[in-house]
Amino acid sequence: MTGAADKRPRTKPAEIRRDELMDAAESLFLRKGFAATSVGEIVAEADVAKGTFYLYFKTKDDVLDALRTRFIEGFCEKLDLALAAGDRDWSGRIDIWVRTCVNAWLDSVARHDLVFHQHAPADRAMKADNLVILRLATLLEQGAQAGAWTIDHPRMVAVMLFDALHGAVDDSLAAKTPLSRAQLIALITRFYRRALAIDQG
Amino acid sequence: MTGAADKRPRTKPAEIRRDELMDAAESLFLRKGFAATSVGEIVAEADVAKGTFYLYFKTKDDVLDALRTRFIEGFCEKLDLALAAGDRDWSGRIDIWVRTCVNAWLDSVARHDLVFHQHAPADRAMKADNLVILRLATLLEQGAQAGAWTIDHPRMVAVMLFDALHGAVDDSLAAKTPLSRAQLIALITRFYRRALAIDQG
Amino acid sequence: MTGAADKRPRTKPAEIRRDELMDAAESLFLRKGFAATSVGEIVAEADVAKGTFYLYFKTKDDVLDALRTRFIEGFCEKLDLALAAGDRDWSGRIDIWVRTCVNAWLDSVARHDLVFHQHAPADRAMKADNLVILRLATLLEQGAQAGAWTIDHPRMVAVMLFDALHGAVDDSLAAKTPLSRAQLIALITRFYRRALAIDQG
Amino acid sequence: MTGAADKRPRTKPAEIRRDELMDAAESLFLRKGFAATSVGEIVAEADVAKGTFYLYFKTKDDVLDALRTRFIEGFCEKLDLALAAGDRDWSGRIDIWVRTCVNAWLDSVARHDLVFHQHAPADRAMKADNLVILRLATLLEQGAQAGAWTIDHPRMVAVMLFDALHGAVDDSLAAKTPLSRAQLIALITRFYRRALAIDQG
DNA sequence: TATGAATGAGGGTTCATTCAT
DNA sequence: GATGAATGAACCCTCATTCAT
Repeated sequence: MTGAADKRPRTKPAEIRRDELMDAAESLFLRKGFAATSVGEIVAEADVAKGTFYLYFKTKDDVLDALRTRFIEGFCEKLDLALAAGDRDWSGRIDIWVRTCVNAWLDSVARHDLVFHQHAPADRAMKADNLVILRLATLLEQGAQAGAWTIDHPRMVAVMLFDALHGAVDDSLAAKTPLSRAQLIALITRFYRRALAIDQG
Repeated sequence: MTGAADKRPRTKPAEIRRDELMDAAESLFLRKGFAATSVGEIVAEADVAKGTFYLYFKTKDDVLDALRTRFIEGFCEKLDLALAAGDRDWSGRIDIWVRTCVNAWLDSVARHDLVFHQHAPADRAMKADNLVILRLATLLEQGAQAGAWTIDHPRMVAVMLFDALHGAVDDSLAAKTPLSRAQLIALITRFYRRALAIDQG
Repeated sequence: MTGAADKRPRTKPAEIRRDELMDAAESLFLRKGFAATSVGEIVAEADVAKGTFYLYFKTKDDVLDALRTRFIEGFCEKLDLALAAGDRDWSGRIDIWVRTCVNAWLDSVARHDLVFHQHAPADRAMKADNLVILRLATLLEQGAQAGAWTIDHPRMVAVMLFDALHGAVDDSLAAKTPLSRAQLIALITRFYRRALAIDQG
Repeated sequence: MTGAADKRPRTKPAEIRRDELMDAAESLFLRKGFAATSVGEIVAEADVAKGTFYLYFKTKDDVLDALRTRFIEGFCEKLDLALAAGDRDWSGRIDIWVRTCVNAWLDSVARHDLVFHQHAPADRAMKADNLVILRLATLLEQGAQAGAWTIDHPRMVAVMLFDALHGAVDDSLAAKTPLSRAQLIALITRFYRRALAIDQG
C-alpha cells in the first residue's frame, strides 16, 4: 500500500492555512455563489479535512465576513496610496478619488458583489461602517473647510456621491454597450464636480 | 373540538388565492428573511395545503419574483400619479420626483429591501430594466430638450441620481440619528438641483 | 371574452373516451416510462380534465392493466389468424407460430416491454394466465396426440419454448449486430424443431 | 430510560457499514418492494442516520445496483465451484449447469426477482452482460469444439436455454401445484439434452 | 358526463456541524 | 493541529386522488 494517498497531516502556520481556506472559499463563491458553495467543496479546494475548516472559522458565514474585511482593507489601501501620491489641489483630489474608485471597482466587480451583496440581509447598518464612504466624507469636509466647496451635510453628500459612482459603474457593466473606462471616469467626474459646484476644469 | 380539520376544498378565484399566497409569503419574508422562510410556513400562513402553493408558483423563488413585480408596479403608479398631478415646471418636477421617491421609499423600506436585495445573485442586469430609472431618464431627457438643463448622458445621470437618492435614504435609516423626512427630502433635492445645475430655488 | 378557451364539455361515448385515454397513456408511457408519466400528463395529452381519468380508471396502475389486456388480445388475434390460414402440417404449424411471434414481437417490442416489464413486482403469477403460452401448450398437446412429437410435460415445454423465443428476440435486439429477421426466425425454428425432436426440414 | 439516544458517532470500517446498509436495504426491498421502501426505513433498519446512507450510495437506485452486482457475483461463484468440482464429461456438465442453476434459483427467487425485475427500465442491454449466459455460451462452444454437440449459434442458443430454464422455474413457482425440485431439474435437463441433440442418458 | 382547484402524505437529498481518534 | 465518518434536522417539491360544482 505504499501508493496510498498521502495521509500525513501537514501542519502549517495558522496564518497560511487560514488564507488558503479563504482563497479557496473566495474562488468557489465567485464561481458558484455563496449559497451554492458547500463547506465540503471549500475544504476539497483547500485540500484539508472538513474539521480543519472549523478550526479557523466558526461558521460558513464567517468566511464571507473575513472575505469582506480583506476586500475593504485592500481597497482602502489603494485609495490611500493614490491620494497620498497625488495632487494637493482639492478638485484634483476628487478626480483622483473617482479615478481610483472606478478602476479598483472595475478590476474587482465580482469580488465586490460577492462580499457586499451575496449574502446577509442586505445589512443596511453595514454601510455606516463603510470605510470608503468615511474617507470621502472626510475629504469633503476638509475641502469645505479649505473653501474648495460648500457642503451642507458632508456625510450625506458623501453617501450620495459614493452610491452614484457605484451605480454608474454597475450600470455600465450591465449595459449592452458599456462605456469605456475613460468615458466612465470622465462622466462621473463631471457629475461630481457639478454636484460639488466645482468649476468644470 | 370545534377546531376539527375542515377537509373540504374551498375553491377561490385564482387571483385571490394567488394574492393570499403572496401576502403570506411577503409577511413571512419580511419577518424572517427569504431563505429562512420555508414553503411550509407560507402555506400554513395562507391556510392552504402545500400542493396549492405549487399550483400558483413554480418554485419558492418564483414568489419573490412576483413580489418584486408587484412592488415595482405599485411604485411606478405612485410616481406617475404624483407627476401627473403636479407642476408643469421642470424644476418642480424634479422636486416631485424626489419627494415621491423618498416618501414611497420610507414607507416601504423593508419591502423594498426584500424584493431587491434578499435574493438573486445581485442581478446586475436587473437594474437595466428598472422602470423607475427609466422614467427618470426620460424626464431628464425631456427637460434637456426643453432647455431646463443640459445633460451629457441622461441615462447615466439618471442612474447616478437614482442611486444617490437610494443611498441617502438607506444611510439615513441606518444612522443612529436619522434625518427627518423633510430634511432628507430637502437635502436630496438640493443635491439633485446642483447636479443638474438648476438654480437653487 | 369570446376568445376564451372552449370550455364546453363535449360528451363522448364512453368507449371512445376510454380508448383515447389509453392511447394517450400508452404513448406517454412508451416515451417516458410508466413511473415517470403522471396522470396529469395523460389527461393533458387526452385533452380532458383530471377527474375524467378517474371516471374510466380506478388508479393509474389500472390503465397499464388495460393496456396489457389490449396488447395480449391483439397478439392472440394475429396468432389465431396466421395459424388458421396456414399449414395443416404440425411441423409447419410450429414454423408459423415462431414466425408470427418473432414478427409480432419485433413490431412491438417497446409496447411489449411496457405492458410486461415496466411495472408490477414482476408479477410471476401473470405468466400463468399468459394466453400465448396457453395456446402453444395446446398446440403441443394436440401435436403430441397426433403423433407429431412426444412431450413429457406440454405446459412446461411450452413455457420453455416461449421464453426461449422471447429471450432470443430480446437478446438480438440488444446485440451490437442484431440478426436479421429471417436469421432470427430460422435460428429459433431450428431450436424449436430440435427441442421437439422434429426432423429438420 | 436505558434507551436514551446514543449520540456519539460510532465509526465502523467502511466495508462493514456499506454491507450493513446493503443488508438492511435488501431485507426491506424483499419484504416491501423497492419502490415502497424509503431511504428512511433503510437507515432505521441499519441503525444509522439518514446522511450516512448518502455517504455510501449516491442515490437510492444505487443500492439496488450494488445488490445486483453482489447477487450475480455470488451466483457465478456457485456455478464455477460446481462446474469445477464436477464431471469432465460434456453431457454431465450440462446436467450440472442445469442442476446448479435451478437450485440456486429456487434458493433465491425473491432476491433474484428483486435485483432483476424490481426496478430499471427492463434494461434490455443488461442481458448482454449477463455473466451467467456468458458462461453457458462458453460451455456450449467448448463442447461443440470437443464434438459433444453441434451448434449453429452458441451465443443465441445459450440465451434460449438460459431463458427456457429461467421461465420454467418461474412458471413452476407460480403454478398451483409446483413441480418438485427433482422433477423440475429432470424436466429441464431433458429439454436441454434434446435441444442440444445429446443422447438422452 | 365532465371539470379542475385543492389536498397532504411522502419522498429523496443536502449539508453545516461535531467529535473521537 | 488535523482528520473525516457520522449526524439529523430541514427542505423543496411531486402527484395520485377527491369532490363540490
